[in-house]
Amino acid sequence: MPRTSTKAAAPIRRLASDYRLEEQVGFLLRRAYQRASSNLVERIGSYDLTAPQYATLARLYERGALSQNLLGRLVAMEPANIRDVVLRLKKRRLVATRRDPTDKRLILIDLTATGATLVEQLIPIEIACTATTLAPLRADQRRLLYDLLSRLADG
Amino acid sequence: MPRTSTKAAAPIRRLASDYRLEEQVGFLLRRAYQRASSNLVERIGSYDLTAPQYATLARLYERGALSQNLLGRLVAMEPANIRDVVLRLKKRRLVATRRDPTDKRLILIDLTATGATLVEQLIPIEIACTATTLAPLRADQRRLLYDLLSRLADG
DNA sequence: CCGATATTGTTATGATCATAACGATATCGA
DNA sequence: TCGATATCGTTATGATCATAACAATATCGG
Repeated sequence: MPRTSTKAAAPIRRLASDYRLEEQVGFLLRRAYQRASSNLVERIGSYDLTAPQYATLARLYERGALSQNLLGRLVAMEPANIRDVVLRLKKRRLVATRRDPTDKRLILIDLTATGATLVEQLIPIEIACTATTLAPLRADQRRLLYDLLSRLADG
Repeated sequence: MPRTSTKAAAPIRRLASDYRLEEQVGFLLRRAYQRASSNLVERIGSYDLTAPQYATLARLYERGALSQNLLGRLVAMEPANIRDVVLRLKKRRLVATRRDPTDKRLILIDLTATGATLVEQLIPIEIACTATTLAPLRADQRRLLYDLLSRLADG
């Protein structure tokens, strides 16, 4: 096995040598999300679903039919993004779309029977997956994390 | 102004009606990262840099020349991803590449003088940006968040 | 020394993401 | 009523992301 390349760089003097990327919360958040997302894909990947796709299905399951735009806001996706996700789910017959008769701008999205059945299979898997992601924390720390993250997410 | 579409769906009975997407930590992490990332782009967007690009430059600033692969691991990016980021930074002459003479597999990446100067301008901006992201939290809560996120990120 | 194994980097594919510009539709206000 | 304004969805562009397959190179073990 070749050695892992940890070739030390020449010690260059830097003006802000006490700066550490690890202390930037955005970097930490990105890595923690990577971990959570890969945990999920590991478990539901056999269904060929990604985390955003699962979130979309779960939201529809919670709320019933929604306009594409509102659905996007409820899963934190821009109009251009939720559009693509809906197209993929629609291609697989997990959701169905129809025009809103009273507001011709809207496209209403809802789960198909197939989609609803799938979500019901996935929900317990996702709950177990969340437990895996949170495994390094105690119960009280998990509650605390939820509170802190919610406040960051909502600004 | 047209009303915001909050058209209530027909109240459909769901098997797991107590499930809430908000309680899934991956969803929270994704939204929190979105916030942090958009805070950063808001401040450094005028430099035409994204958060991953900034992280890459900052890491090189901290560590000096690194192989492309190791650089990728240190910014949590897959080989295929760090490659593209390096290409964009190289095109803008913010980094330079050269072959490692002793290991012909490696591509060594380092900041150019221009890149180093840019990082030195960006670091204080990024620190201020982190403060903005963390504004909803008290100092003790910020320390706690770092500890909890680090443990999640490292598994 | 030399074949098995590991690492590095590339290519290809497909899914997120954000942003800006745009037409169609809906609502508001004078 | 009707023009100004807002919302919805689409299109286009470009940057992340993950994964798998692959060639080139390096290292290890016998």
